[in-house]
Amino acid sequence: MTDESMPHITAAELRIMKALWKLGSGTVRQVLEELPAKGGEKLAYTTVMTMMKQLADRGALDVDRQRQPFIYTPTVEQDQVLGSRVSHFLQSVFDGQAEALVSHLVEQADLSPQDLRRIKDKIRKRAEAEKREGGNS
Amino acid sequence: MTDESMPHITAAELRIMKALWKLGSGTVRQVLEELPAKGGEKLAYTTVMTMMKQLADRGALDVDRQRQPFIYTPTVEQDQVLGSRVSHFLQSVFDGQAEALVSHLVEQADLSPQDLRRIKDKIRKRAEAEKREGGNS
DNA sequence: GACAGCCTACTATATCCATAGTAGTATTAC
DNA sequence: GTAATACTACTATGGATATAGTAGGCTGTC
Repeated sequence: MTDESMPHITAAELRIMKALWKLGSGTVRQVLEELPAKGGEKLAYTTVMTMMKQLADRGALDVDRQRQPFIYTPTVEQDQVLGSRVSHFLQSVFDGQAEALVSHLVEQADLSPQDLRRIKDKIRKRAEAEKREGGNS
Repeated sequence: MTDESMPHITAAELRIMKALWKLGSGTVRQVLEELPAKGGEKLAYTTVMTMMKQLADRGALDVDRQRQPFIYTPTVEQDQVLGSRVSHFLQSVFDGQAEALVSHLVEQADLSPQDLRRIKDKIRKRAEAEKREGGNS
């Protein structure tokens, strides 16, 4: 799925999607139970249902109506959706300058020494891959 | 300014702020000229004015009304605002897992070999600083 | 086969966001 | 000092977002 054809997913909807990615698939009630109680306040059953229906309408979820209650399954992968969010954020806040964002995170974010090591590792792997490929991105 | 007292700034408002950070300070017209013409469409003068007034009302801009036209100056620093946006994004999309976001960027984003080197440099500096401080974040 | 409880479809609302128009005031140019 | 221009204050609008209520249908149990 290209970034263009990716259905737009809002912040509240993303919480639903995360629950479903974790569950694999599930009913409205299962998602409701799975949702982290933001600030102690639970959403109403119908609120979750409305959002799941909207996600299904836009193609982000698949609905099995053979079973009652309906069973919803994500049609988009978590990595793709998160990646799309990152792209948009990067564009709107850092004008697409990924280096600026990474630098900020490396300097300011909460990263353990272990995290830092893992990141260095990935940088090394990427640098090597690029060398092999003659610098193509 | 703590993250709590930071006025909320929307996506459209951020474009205004960026123009003003670049200018140092300026009038509505100067900001309008400075704004990148998104998709070829320029905003109306009054649109920019409305947004700047809202930003001023919320304390993100300081207004000098002695001069006509008014002169607006940011009261918050770019780093702080961008940092606050990063925090919120990190929380809402990656559940606060900075390492996941950095890894994604290192693997997927458009980063030149030079960028990668600069990032490695910052990681090294941070690791050293933490060692000196006995691992406190 | 009737009732209770769960579920869905449809509708409602309030808020925020992005954008802009109108009317009236200040300023400038002559 | 009057006409033209620029600027501000106030108001408007349409769409998106987040949340939820109501009414009616399905299901399973006695």
